[in-house]
Amino acid sequence: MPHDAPAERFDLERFLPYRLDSLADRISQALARLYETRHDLSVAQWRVLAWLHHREQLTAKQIREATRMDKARVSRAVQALEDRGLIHRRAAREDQRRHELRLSEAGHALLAALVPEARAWEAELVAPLSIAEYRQLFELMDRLEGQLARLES
Amino acid sequence: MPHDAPAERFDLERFLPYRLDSLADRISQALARLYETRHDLSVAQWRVLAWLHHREQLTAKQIREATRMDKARVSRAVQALEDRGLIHRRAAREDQRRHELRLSEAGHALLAALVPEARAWEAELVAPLSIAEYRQLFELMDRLEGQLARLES
DNA sequence: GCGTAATGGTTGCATATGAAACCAAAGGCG
DNA sequence: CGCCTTTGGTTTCATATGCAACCATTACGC
Repeated sequence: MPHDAPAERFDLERFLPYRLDSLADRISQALARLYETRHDLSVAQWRVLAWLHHREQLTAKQIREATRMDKARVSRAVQALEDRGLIHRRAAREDQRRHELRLSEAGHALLAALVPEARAWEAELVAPLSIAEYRQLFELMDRLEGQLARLES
Repeated sequence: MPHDAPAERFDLERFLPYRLDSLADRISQALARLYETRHDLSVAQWRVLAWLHHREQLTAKQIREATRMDKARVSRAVQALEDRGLIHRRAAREDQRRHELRLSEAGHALLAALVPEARAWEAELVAPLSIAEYRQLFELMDRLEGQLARLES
């Protein structure tokens, strides 16, 4: 028998990074189908819209920071949304480099439909968790993000 | 003021799919840097190796099922690993379509180095969680996966 | 104020990925 | 047995994405 037993076997299923990634992937894809097929939105586009819905007015940079998406990805999403008339973009008075983004009327209307859909979908997903467990999950994720930030610095 | 207040504001940060995805992404990327820069492995390749380490012998299909990766992605990862001599591939006796995959000596050697690294990295990440919390996290993920499976069918 | 550096954003390019077409081997089924 | 279907796996093609180069504007040093 070859020397194939490095002490302890390694189970990917119990390896947090893998497990988390595969769960997130599955969820993200399932949800993506929802906005892609029903509203022709990519994930990046949906994120931009959701942030604008939440924060009213933002620049591309702020969105980039909030979502940790690549500059280019944000830029393309913004462009597509503007082309579709879902957002308005206008150069900032004080700094012509920055562009202030906000939802258009059409954008607001779309979100008025989309947000409840997304919420309902999430509710179904987390149905098997109690409120306390749901909160705990977020709490744990918060802690992991904190640690991640620490490790990265 | 435009009709911009659809009852309740929507906070992406507290939307599970988004939150989970962005956390998983960050973790996955950080870890990916580890095997990419130190061992020149892609995530897909790492997963194939890890599964072979865990299960000894598998076909591409089994890996695909286990990891839920695309056929093509698995195929390419396998090919790259074979080219590098990290795995052996051989047609199955009873069914020439299937190819049985197993780690080569070099593959075992690589994993002997890689697995402890991965474990150590994970340990650092979850350092702020207690054992109980760590278990609970997996438990919650298990439940969510179960629900996901139910929703998809 | 003017030349250089920094910054917000866009574009070009190389790569990764998923869907679908495809290929070869096995399984029905007449 | 032949035909048609199914299945494991590969390849092709279109698209998405990240990085880096780039452009325009603002900030800084002198």
